[in-house]
Amino acid sequence: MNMNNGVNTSDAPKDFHSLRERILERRDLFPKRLSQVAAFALDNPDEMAFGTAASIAARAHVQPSTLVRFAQSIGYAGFSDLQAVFRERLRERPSTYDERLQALRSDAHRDSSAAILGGVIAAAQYSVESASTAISSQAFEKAVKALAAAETIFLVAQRRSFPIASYLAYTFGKLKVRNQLVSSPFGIESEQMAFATPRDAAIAISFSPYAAPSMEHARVLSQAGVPVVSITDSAFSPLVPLSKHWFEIAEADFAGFRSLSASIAFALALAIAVGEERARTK
Amino acid sequence: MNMNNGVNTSDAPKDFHSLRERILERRDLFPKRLSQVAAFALDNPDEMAFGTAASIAARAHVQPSTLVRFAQSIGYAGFSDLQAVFRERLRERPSTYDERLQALRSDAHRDSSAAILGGVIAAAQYSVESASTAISSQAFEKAVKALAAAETIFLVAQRRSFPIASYLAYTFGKLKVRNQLVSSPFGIESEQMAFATPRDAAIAISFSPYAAPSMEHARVLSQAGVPVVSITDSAFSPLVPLSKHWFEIAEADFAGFRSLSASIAFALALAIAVGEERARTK
DNA sequence: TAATAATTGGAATTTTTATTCCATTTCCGC
DNA sequence: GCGGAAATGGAATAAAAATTCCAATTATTA
Repeated sequence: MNMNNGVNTSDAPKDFHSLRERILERRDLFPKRLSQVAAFALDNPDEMAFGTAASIAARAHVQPSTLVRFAQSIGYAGFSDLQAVFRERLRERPSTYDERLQALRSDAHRDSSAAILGGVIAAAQYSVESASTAISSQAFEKAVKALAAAETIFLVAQRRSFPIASYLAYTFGKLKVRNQLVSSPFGIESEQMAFATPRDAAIAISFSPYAAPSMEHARVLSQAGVPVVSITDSAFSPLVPLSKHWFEIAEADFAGFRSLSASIAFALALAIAVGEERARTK
Repeated sequence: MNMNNGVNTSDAPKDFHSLRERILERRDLFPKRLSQVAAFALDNPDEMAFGTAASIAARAHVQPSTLVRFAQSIGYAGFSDLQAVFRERLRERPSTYDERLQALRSDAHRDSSAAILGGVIAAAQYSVESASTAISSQAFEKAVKALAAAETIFLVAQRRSFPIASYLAYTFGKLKVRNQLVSSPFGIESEQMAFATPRDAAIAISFSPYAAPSMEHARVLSQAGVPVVSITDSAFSPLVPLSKHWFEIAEADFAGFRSLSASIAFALALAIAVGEERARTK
């Protein structure tokens, strides 16, 4: 590949995303060593940002001059300009959710679908990050012990929370933890719950606006002496007074839509931990 | 302040956190220009990481040599060593998933439930972050347009992917987008799909190991001329050849369990974008 | 207020780092 | 397998950056 292979300096990508796409679309046009650099660059963007030409070259098993050629083949004047893009990427990473949404709004792709994708993903990232700090390990451990001791775990959820319950049902199933999804197309939920005893346990999931049937199911189980572990979005949730253990998961919203990313991660952790606890104590 | 004011090179802080504390506890001992540098450094850590001695000095209104003196007064050999700490900070920020798991394993809470929670959440964070860079905006826009043009959107998913489909069904419902979850306790999936025409569309979701019924449903729809949008985990997924549009979502795993956090965020974005596109074009 | 020590500015120097250039190798069409 | 073009390695060179050093300034103390 010639240094001036239809590429002039003016069209060098200015931001990381377009650089990435540029590299990907030329993936097969690069000669051997340049492909090597391309792969290394996309796999180790941090290294590209911080390393020196020599250190990066060594780690990518090429010569420093190859890095310069690579940069030039994309349209940059030299390696330094290429590296600047990788540095910008780290610099621009806006820390807070608000800043990121702000950035999306001011962007060129105003009301494009891409903006929605970016916004929802930013909200999800923010939610998961919040969850990582908000949940108390002690509370989690206690809830896990309670659930691990149960004979059958009843799963209560409707509407928006239902995907989480179905995911729990699937995961518990794989872990051989007996469970019962309290939900049926036949309206036999009451009959399903009639088998519950205080030696069982329940996981109830509900977010505002709290679905009436979920509340009703949680109340029935709670009154039957079944310990209830709740996943909800506020300390004032009507689930809280019915619960022995409860967790608040605050999902960020985008344009009024709340993601489930943090809740579903939490649910998975809960299921795995219960499975582990069973394996350990049995 | 003397260059060797009770400070020797060996006790220079190795990580950003202790550097920060060191600077704060000496806040009042620094002479004028060095205080200036201290304040600038803590206020602009990114600048400290990326800038050159000259550029940082200019922005902090001091001489480059002052930066070197500042670094030495804290115990570093020179400015470069100080800067290395600021760079490490950025490098470690979204510390890679592997490192984080490593940290969890070596932690005090070995095989406690809290470690599982931390690990799963780390995996979720990593997955969502990957998704934010991996998905092409153009592909997303195209898929949205295709789905927005459909009369009915068929949703195909089984087992682990089912929660995503049920979430899509719920969200599309709220957005008044007609949809049909191809799944039934009565085994009438074929009959459900019999109504599909090329003016409809489908979303198929399947991750390795690809559930046979999902593949079969996707095949039937595809052969009926229904445009299929797939969400899967590899370019080699059997869904890909059946799809008009496809997206690869790489979920990180923890102890062999894959989260759904990124997929569910993507699904939500897709649903909202389709709703928006409809609102715009109708 | 004079003497001394600490601090600072800025140019000179050294070190590090990127880039260029050219000889050698590899690839490709014939 | 031959000839030319493209690609590569690596040393030589240029550029950039950090560091040092010393004179000038500013604080400190008697």
